Amino acid sequence: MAARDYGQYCGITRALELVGERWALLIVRDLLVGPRRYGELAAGLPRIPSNILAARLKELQEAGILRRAPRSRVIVYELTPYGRELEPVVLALGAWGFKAMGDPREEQVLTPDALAITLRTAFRPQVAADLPATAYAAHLGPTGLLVRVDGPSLVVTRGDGPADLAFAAGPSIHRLISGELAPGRAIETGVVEVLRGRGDLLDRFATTFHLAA
Amino acid sequence: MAARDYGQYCGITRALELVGERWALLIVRDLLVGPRRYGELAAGLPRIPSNILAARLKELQEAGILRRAPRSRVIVYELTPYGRELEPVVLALGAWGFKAMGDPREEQVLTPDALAITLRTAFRPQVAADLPATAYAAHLGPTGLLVRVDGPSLVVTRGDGPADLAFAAGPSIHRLISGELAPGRAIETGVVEVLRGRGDLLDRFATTFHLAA
DNA sequence: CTGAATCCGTTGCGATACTG
DNA sequence: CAGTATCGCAACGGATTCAG
Repeated sequence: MAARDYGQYCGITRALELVGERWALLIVRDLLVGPRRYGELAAGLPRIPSNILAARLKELQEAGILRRAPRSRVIVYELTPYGRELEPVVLALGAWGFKAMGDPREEQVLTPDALAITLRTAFRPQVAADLPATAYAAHLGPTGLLVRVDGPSLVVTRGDGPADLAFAAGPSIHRLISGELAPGRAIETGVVEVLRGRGDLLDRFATTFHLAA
Repeated sequence: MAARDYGQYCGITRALELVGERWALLIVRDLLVGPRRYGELAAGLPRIPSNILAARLKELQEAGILRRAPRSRVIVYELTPYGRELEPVVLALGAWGFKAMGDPREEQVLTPDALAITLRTAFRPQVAADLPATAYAAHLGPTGLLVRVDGPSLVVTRGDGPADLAFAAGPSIHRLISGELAPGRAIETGVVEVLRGRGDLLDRFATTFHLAA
């Protein structure tokens, strides 16, 4: 089957048998943002060996967590409904690990899909509900993330589009979300570079997305 | 350090670096129920090699997730505050994996600590709030679990004690919690054996602890 | 050019034996 | 009882090659 089993009749062991192998939950993490092609997954997981990626995709498919879907000539991988139910697991892991991230090291990358999930983790619906609807465009190197907040609802997708504030950032955005770095200081120090729109909206961004470190 | 890293600056990768190794989260699972000695952990994880248990304990300790604590001459392992913050992760995994458990196989065991966490996962505080305070004693083979429900609060510990209902059960209790098996049928078919107290309270138990499959 | 399969060196795991 | 030591094996990591 999928993996070596633990010999216990328990939900946690079952879950770990299905998604406990190395890299598996990171594939799920990226697919939670949207369907991805093989190459997109490989790009979002720069250090995964291609044989491992292929093996995981096969295992996750057999476990009913994702499926291969043809999309106008090309194959994309997308989560099944059961796979999407892993979102609380991934968000809980992200919230817990957020506190142990420390400072970014030189060799560490921040991928768009990882940031998308971090934003979902850090999103405070009850805070956002009292703020005006806002669209942010966050750029990480070449790729962009479109972040739409409307009342208590959040949608994060890849790509660009009309936004009230467009900014470029890197791994240090972690310190903005943790509250370690004030929005004003983030712009001054170049951690966040305002590309278009109202830079003062970064304040609202930091209020909307917050996770204690 | 603890483990091979993923090369990403992301909360989820960080979490998986700390607790993503095989067996690690199962050690955390058991310690969430209470402090445990080395031998108790080994007994609760029948298939873990002793060298792996020793290695994981060392890694989890270095990661600040657990600590060795002397308790009147013997050493016990207990979670640190940061380790206890893994509870949402473990419960979310348990809830997700619960749906994929299927029927118990011959070689699969149900340990007291695993059941304790399953009960925490399946606990419905808002339902329990409207029911009288109740103490259950659940026996799995030799060891017992004391389950105290008082309004919306739940405490599950090892051991025996005064209970409104004491019963013996095995892995098939899964079908009671999932609602697949009605409490009356569970007693009739011997899946649950009433040892002491009011057997009709099993109804309340099944209402209090419920997780869809 | 994307989506893998193959080969092979390395590492972590599993089983058992052993020690303070 | 609480670990440590050893060894075979399976999984992982990296590079290369192959197929649609």
